[in-house]
Formats: sequence, C-alpha cells, structure tokens
Amino acid sequence: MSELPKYYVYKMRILEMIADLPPGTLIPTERTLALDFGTSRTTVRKAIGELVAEGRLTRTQGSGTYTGGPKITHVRQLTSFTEDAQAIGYTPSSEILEIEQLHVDASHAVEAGHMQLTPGAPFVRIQRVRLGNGEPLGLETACIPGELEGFEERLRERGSLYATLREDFGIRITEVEDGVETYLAGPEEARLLKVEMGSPLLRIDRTGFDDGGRVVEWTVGRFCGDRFRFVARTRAA
Amino acid sequence: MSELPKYYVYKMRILEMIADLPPGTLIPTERTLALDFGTSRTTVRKAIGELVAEGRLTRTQGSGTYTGGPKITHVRQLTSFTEDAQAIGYTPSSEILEIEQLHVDASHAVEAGHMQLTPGAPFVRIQRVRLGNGEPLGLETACIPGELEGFEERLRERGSLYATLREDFGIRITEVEDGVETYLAGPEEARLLKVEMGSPLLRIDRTGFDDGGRVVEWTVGRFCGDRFRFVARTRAA
DNA sequence: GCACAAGATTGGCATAGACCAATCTGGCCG
DNA sequence: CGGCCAGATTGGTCTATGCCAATCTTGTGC
Repeated sequence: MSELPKYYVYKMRILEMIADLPPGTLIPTERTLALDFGTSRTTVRKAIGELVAEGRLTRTQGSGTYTGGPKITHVRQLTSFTEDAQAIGYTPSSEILEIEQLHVDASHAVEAGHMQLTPGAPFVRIQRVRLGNGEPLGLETACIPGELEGFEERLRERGSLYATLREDFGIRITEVEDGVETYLAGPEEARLLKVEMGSPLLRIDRTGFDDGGRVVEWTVGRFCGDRFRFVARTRAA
Repeated sequence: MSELPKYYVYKMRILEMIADLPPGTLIPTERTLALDFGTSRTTVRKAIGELVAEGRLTRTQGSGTYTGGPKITHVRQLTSFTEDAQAIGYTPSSEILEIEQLHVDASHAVEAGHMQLTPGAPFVRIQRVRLGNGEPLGLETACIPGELEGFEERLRERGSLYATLREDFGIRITEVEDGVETYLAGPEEARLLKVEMGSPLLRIDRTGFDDGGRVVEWTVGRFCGDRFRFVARTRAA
C-alpha cells in the first residue's frame, strides 16, 4: 500500500470542502460528488461514511448529507452525567427503557461473574438511553445486586441512579473502575442510538464499589463515538 | 430498518462457525463463503471486516482469513505499560520512531495550546510504537516542554519515558488526565500499526501534571481497537 | 389556506465483476 | 537438499448498476 486509497483522498477533499461551513449545512449529494470527483458512488459513500463515523458529517436517507457539529460532550468518572453535560452547555436527559427485578440464572453468567453473585441471587437491571439536547448519546445497562424494594418507583422519581441508591437505599458508590474499548454498533444500538450499523462506539464497562470494596454496580455503557468522549483523571498514590 | 441487514446475519453465522476454533485457525475464503451463503463477495467482506475490527478474525492478503485471539491487553492510568502487559502474560516493548527538539511555531498550535507554551518555547517530541509480543499495539506521540539536554540518549538508554523524566530530569508526573475517544485509522496508523484503513482505534489524549499542577506532558496515543482496552479507576473525593 | 397524495430526490443496501497486490506452493535447477 | 522463479490463490480496491426506503416538494381538492 504505497499509494493512498482513492476513498481517503476524497475524504480529505470533502474535509477541505466543509472546513469553514457551519454545522447543519447541506453538502452536495453522493451522486453529484461522484460525478464531480469522477469516481463511483460507492467510493464517495465510503469517504462520507468515515466522516459520519467521526461526526464531521451526518446523513439522512431521502434528505441529504449535512455538516456535523463539534464533538460536544464528555463524561468524567464519578461526576454526574448531568453536571458534566451542563458544564458544556448541553441539556442532558435520560430515558428509562426497562427496569427488571431478576434472579441469577444461566443467562446472567456475565453479570453474575462481575458482581460475584451466586445462582438465584436477586439483582436489578436498568436499561436506559442517555440523551443530550434530545439526541441519543449512549445506551446503558446497569445491574445492581440486591432485592431493592420499590426501586423502580424511586428511580423514576429521582431520575438519577446514584442519587436513588444513596438517598433511598443507603448505597454509596465510592470507587469505580471503568474499562474502555471500541465497539461496533449492532442492530440494537443502531436502533436506539440512531446510528449506522457498524459505526464505532465507545464501550465502557463500569464496576462500582462501596466503602467495604464490595461490588455494588456493574454497568455496560455504549456511547456514540461521533459525539462522546470519556475523561479520567488520576493522582499517583 | 425492520429487518437485519444481510451482512449482519452472515456475521453472526461466521461467529457461530468460529466459536470453538483455536486462535490462528484458517477459515474458508471469501469466495467460498460467498458461494456457501449464496451472496456476493462484497457482503461477505463486510461481515468479515467487522469481525476483523473486533479482533475475532485477522486476514492477510494472499494468505487467508484466520481466527483471532482474545483481546489480551489493557493499560491502566499511572501504572507502567510494561507492568500491565507482563501481568497478563504479554511481552511488551517499544520502538522509538523519532525524537525531535523543537521550538513552538504555527504548526504546533495544538500541542502548544495543551502545554500552555508561547511561540518560540522549546519542547521535545517523541514518536514511538508500543508493541506486545512483537506486534504493534499503539502509536504514541509525546510532547514534553523544555530544553531537556541529552534527552534522546538517556531515553534510548532507559527505554521508559517516565523513568527518564524522573531520574534524569527530576520531572515527576503525579497526576494525569486522559481523554478517550474512538478514532479511525488513517494511512499513518494503518502502516505503523499494521491495521486496515479506517479500522476503529482508541485514541487517548493524555495530559500529565507535576506536583505544582504544571503541564509536563501532552501525549496523543492511538491504540488498536481489536487488541486494546483502557482501564481507569477512581475514588470519590 | 390547509391537508393529503403522488412524484421526485436522496441515501441505504446489495450484486456482479474486473483488476491488482501479497502470499503460498510446486517445480526446476544447481 | 536448498534456493529461486513462475503460476495459482487469496485478499484489497474499485466500478457500474439496480432496487428499495425515507424524506421532501409540488399539485390538487376541500
């Protein structure tokens, strides 16, 4: 591979083309660009596809392709999603998809393993979409060990998972460990996060501990790679 | 999108096919699979492409497509890459590509901004590849403010950037902030990291601070998404 | 003037095929 | 037996095209 792939060359040309355009600006159609560049539409689609994955463009079937805005949100460990988003002028919200009271069986091997639960042990599973300015940012599936009476009503009331755990159940999460990896959107993520199949997401597996070092949270988060950034800060011991 | 895309269905079928195979096992060729599945080679390539991005498969032009191993390394903040890799049975190494003594000019706007340097200020830039078991894991470009006499010789001697800064220059990095995002491999990363163009990487921007809160390091890391995982652990204040 | 339907436009997905580059295998020669 | 070369094979990239789904625009009827 001594030469640059064609699609990459056109990707760079489109980048130059949109460099000074404000977010939300319509760019020429795929078919027009293919004619202008003298290349196939498939090649143009690939160039645009990468720019969409990077958040530099967004595209809507039947409508067109538009310049995207800056990557505009991040989340820090152990600060509130709400506070972080608001700090950068972003209106955060959450949408609860499902809350289940469960008992560990064979299908929960992964969750149980992370929370060190034995078969039959109770836990709560919460699935929600995190939004910013009304747009999906991420999909989280949180598991909390324990019976947690009336959990659903209280969480719907308070909105915040950590606040509910602390105020209503006396569970304080004092330490978290996050594992961060790339992840490709499957059908569920594409649907719920409104992203293209196969687009790169940031997957964050979180383990939350209480004062005694017990695992009190296991959360799998999948966040839109084009809009989201994870920040962690650590002091040396 | 009420039905699953064809490529995704075949992706799942290939996953089932390779579920119990040991790493390094040759799977049928793209052309064979296209015939077997009764679909086009392009569709098969897309299914395989995602499995390659996830590290479940690797493919070599002229040779074939092989099952991949588990995602086998991670890095924690403020622990040594060497220690972390060895802890999971991985032989770590680094290859220094370039070390430059520079002075801030217009082309260094991003670096200068992060390190709060004024035009003309000296800094050192180090570009290296991080390897595990001889295979590239990531590409790092580190910038250190200051004149740093004899830095290159000392780093080549010690191998470790942090150890060199501490022992030879009295610079202790006591706090780091990492920003983690998805990133698509461009030509440089594809070449140096031996990954496919456009494959998803984990980009980690690191700012290192000394005791006085001064910025003493700005490093841009790009790590292979199919092999790498970033881990951060934080206690509540 | 507003609402609805039809047609046009645009992106989404897949096919079939061509050609090139990298790797592997087998055969030949020293 | 080992090394080298040629041919076969496999992945890498691109083209041209077709068809479908989602959105937008325009025209018609009330």
